Amino acid sequence: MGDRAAKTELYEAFAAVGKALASGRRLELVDLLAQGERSVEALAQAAGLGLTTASNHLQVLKQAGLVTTRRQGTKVFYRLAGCDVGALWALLRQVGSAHQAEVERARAAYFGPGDTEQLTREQLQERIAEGGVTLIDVRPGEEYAAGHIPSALSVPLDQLADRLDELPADGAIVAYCRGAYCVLAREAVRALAARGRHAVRLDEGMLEWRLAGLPVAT
Amino acid sequence: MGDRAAKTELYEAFAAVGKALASGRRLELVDLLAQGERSVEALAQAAGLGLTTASNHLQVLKQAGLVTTRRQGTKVFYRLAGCDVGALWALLRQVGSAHQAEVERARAAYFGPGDTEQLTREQLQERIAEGGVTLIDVRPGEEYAAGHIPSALSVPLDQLADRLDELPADGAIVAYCRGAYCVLAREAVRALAARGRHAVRLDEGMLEWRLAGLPVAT
DNA sequence: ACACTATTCCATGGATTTATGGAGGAATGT
DNA sequence: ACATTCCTCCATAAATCCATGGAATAGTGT
Repeated sequence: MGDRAAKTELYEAFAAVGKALASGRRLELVDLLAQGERSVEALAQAAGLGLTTASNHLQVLKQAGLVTTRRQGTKVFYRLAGCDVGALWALLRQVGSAHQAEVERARAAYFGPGDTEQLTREQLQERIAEGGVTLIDVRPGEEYAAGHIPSALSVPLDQLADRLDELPADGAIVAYCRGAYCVLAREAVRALAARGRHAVRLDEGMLEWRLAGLPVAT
Repeated sequence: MGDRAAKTELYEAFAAVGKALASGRRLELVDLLAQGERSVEALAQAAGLGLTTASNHLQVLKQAGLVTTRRQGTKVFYRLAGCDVGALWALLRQVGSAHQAEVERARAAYFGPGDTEQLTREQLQERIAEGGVTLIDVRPGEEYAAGHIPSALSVPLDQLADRLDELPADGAIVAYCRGAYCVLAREAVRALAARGRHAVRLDEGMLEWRLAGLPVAT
C-alpha cells in the first residue's frame, strides 16, 4: 500500500482524463456533445474535421471515459458519459477564463468588438413567468430536439432571416444558444438588430441551464 | 465574428488548461499545492521529481494559469491560482473515477486490499460538537500549518508511532489527510490498529473540506 | 566583489501525439 | 451474395512533449 509505482499509476490514470481534454479539437467535440448525442459524421462536419480525424479523437475521449457510444443501424452515436463531464468542461472553461489571459484575448477576437444586451437566467425566468416574451433557440434543429428550454421556439440561426414573420414585431425577443462561449445567440441578436428588431440574449446557454438543474423540454 | 480561425484559437486556449492537466506528474504537483503553497525544491522532493523537471512542470502549470508564484528571498513559492483550480482537480478525479475503469483498478492497487472504517464530514462535525473525539491531521507539518480542520492536532504519519502517548488510550480517534485519494489517513488507522488503538478515518480530506466552504484554522 | 543558494533557461535525444490516407469491419438493402 | 454506408483500425511522417544535465540568473550574506 502506498508505494510510488502504484501512486504514479493512479495519477497517470487521472492524467488520461486530462490528456483527453488537452486538444482544442476534442474540446470542440465535447462542446457539441454537451448539446446532445450525435453520429461521427455529424460531429466531424459540425467541428470541421476529417472523418478519420474525428473518429480518432472520439476514440481518445471514449478511452478516457468521457463519452459512450450507442449503435443504431450503421451509425454510431456518441454522447457524454454523464453530466459530470459537462460540468468538467464548464469548469475548465471557467478556470481558463479566470486565470489565463490568452483565453480572454481569444474570446474577444472570436466574439468581435462590442457586445449585445444580455439577460441572466433568473431574469429570463421572471420574464417568462410574466409572459409576453418570445424565447428563441437559435441552435441547429437537432440540438433543439435533443433538449431545450421550456417554451422556447426553434429558430436556427441560418433560418432566422426567412422566419422574421414568426417573431413579434414589437414584443421582447430573447435568443439563446449552446453556452457562454457560443456565438450563435450574439449573431442572432445582431442579425435581428440589422433588420430593425430589438432582441437580447441569455448570458449563458443550454449547457449551463442543464447544469443548473433547470427543467429541459424535449 | 465567429470565424473558424478565431474559434480554433479560443478552444486551443482552453486546451492549454487541459494540457496542463495531461501529465500525472503535474497532477501530483497540483494535489500537493492544493494543501498550500510550497517552494520548488519542496515540491520536487515531495513529488519525487528532479529539480529541473519539477521546475519545468511548474512553468507549464503557470503558463496555463493554474498556479501563481511569490518570491521570498531566494525561494519561489508556488500556489494554486484560485480555489476553482482545486475544484477542477477534484472534479477531474471524480469524473475519472466515475467513468474510467483504469482509475478504479489503480486506486485499488494503491490503497491495497480491504479498507478502514470511515466517517463522513457531517458525522465528524457531529462528533466534534458532541465532544470526546480526538481528531488528528496526519499530513506533514507544513501542510497542517497552511490550514487544517479546527480542533485537529498535528500528528504527521511518520511521528505517529512515537507520539502514541498523546492520544487517548480508549477515546475515539479520527484521522484525516489530503483528500479522497491520499493514503496517509488509511496508513495511520492501520498503524494505530497494529498498536492496539482503534481509529477511523474521514472519508475525504482537507481538499474537499476546503471546497465545501467549511472553516479552516491556521 | 565574491561565494553561495534557489530557480530558471537552454539543448538534446527519446517518446508520444497528430492529421491523413487506405484497408478492413459491421449493419443494411437488393 | 453483393454493393453500399458508416465507422474503425493501421501505417506514416510531422510536430510536440518529456526527462535530464549543464549554463545562466536573481537574491543573500560576507
